[in-house]
Amino acid sequence: MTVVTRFPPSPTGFMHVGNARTALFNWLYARHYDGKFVVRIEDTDRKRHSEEAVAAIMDGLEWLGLNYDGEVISQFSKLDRHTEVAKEMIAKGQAYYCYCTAEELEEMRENARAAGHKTFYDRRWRDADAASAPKDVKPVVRIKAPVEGETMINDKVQGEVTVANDQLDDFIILRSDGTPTYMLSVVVDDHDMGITHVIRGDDHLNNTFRQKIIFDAMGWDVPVFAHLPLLHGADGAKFSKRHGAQSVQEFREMGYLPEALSNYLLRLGWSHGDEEVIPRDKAIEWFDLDHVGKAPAKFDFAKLESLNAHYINVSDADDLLRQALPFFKQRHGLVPDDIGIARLKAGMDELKSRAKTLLQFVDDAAFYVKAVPLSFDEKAQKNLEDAQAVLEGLLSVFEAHTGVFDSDFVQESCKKIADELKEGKLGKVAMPLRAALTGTTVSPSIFHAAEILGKEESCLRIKAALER
RNA sequence: GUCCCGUUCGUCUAGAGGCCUAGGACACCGCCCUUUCACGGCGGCAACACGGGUUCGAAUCCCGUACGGGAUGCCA
Repeated sequence: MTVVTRFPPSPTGFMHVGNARTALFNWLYARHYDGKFVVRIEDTDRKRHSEEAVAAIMDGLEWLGLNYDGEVISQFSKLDRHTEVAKEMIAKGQAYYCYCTAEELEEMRENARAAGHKTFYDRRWRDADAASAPKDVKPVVRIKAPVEGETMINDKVQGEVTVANDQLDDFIILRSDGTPTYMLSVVVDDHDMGITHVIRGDDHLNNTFRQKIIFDAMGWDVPVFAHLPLLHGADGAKFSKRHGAQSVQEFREMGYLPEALSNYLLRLGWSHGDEEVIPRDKAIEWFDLDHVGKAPAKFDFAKLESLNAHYINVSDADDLLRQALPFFKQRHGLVPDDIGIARLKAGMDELKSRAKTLLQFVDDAAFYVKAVPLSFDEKAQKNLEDAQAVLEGLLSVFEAHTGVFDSDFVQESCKKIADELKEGKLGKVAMPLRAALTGTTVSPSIFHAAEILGKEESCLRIKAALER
């Protein structure tokens, strides 16, 4: 049997990282078993439907590299089929019309709570005579849930979970306007689409018992369920905006690589021994449901960042540059030209090993792209003060040089100037040079940076620093 | 309230009755490297929620307590 998993987002907002993790787990499971991964937009509630939200979700999937099989299904488009199933259940006596008003329901809810019951609907229309139905009330359709006994589901993550049937309501499957509810649609679609494995957040665990009633009523095979523990913020509360970021788009804007986010999300709740760095191909090879933990995990940005640093470090130069380009523009108003790109590539190894995020990467790399005159930050200004002699000395040595202008030469020159001016420490020369060439006091090896900038540009920057 | 689920270093986790003096990673601290900041290398700190059982033996099994989370919609 081919494994078919699904990702069923409701288009009500942007793509939450928790959702992204669910998508990732479903995708990995499908890919591991050489099955199919389908996307279904849960848009039965038209009031809460938004095209932008759908676009954001699809964009998030693409960015994360989670390709889907077949067409994206709109649940709303299957409305007729859902209604038809509901009608069939009514005909078979497995569902019925309920004419309760909102007020009546509210009253029942209060009574039930006072009595300490979980369920509240008293099933007053379950066996009522249709003739007694009020003409002015549009009915909903409710399922006839079993009243006695218990229901057990065997969850791949949660194990065997049993619930007493008296804890389950005769829940609504068709609203009074005739539209199907999520509980009905999800079951019909999962069956029609041949979904074999339902991997979702454990906030759905309780729903599973209700959904099983529909599967059973229709005589359909129940898929394998796996309920993943939810994601929490550092304070243990449900992961949300106030924890720093919420949507995958936000993580992208913070300069995280999709590889890093996926790897991090994968390790939240799932493990493969001591493995921490798990590239996509290994993830597909190793992923299973047996090693998913049952406890919710707290999101830790520091760990994500360290994984991000790793993936930046092992990235292909061209690919990294492509992803960093928008940040050059956004943070520094820079669009690297051919010379800039060449310098970035020459300095790539150092740049990559230093950056934890793409933001840091472009900040570190910006000086290669900037044009004279540079602006100097406060600390750089300070290094430039009283450095006239040092810079002039460096300038004349550089200008007089006719050989190869490489990092060894630059370093030798710095040593020479330090000796001449009786500046004991190399830093007394190297730091002003760094300030002059980069406008800051923090950068990769300044000797190597000078080599990359070249003799001409280096001299230009030193002059500009002297004339500032 | 009621029902369901969970609880190993600060965080993510390994752990399927003896391999555990509880392992790894991130964070943190220290040392080394070093022109700066990083990277890197080496070392350190740090956990089985609590109480009862079961067993020769329990982080692992059972029960209870505490704490946390989820559900309890004509939302999904």
